[in-house]
Amino acid sequence: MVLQKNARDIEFKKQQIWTVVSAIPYGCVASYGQIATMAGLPNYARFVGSCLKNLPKDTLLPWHRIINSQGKISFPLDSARFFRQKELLEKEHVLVSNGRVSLKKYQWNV
DNA sequence: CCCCTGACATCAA
DNA sequence: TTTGATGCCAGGG
Repeated sequence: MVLQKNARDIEFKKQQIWTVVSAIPYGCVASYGQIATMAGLPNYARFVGSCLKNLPKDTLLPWHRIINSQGKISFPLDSARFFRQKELLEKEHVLVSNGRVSLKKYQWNV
């Protein structure tokens, strides 16, 4: 993929990321870097985060299934965002203890 | 144009 | 295993 730097391509990249994120199955988790790579955008892990941060509160995207490369939630343990993500994960039977998720990453069939 | 920041990743020590 | 330095990319000042 040709990586240019104009607004149109940025939008395209966001769509790629959203597509991949929405494809994460129920009860599974993936890392930012993995999402970026699967979207055809290696090294865009950071960009994945910046895309998710301004999602509407009622978004349908399963953003809570995205964690960092250490298998942990990327929020301070005492933050409201952290609890929201943890709650959504546990609703899918994914346990979270001390920020760590009870699942291995990359755990679904593509 | 430079510098800093951020829901990150990777590697060396 | 944990920590600090580097690399990464887009945005904002």
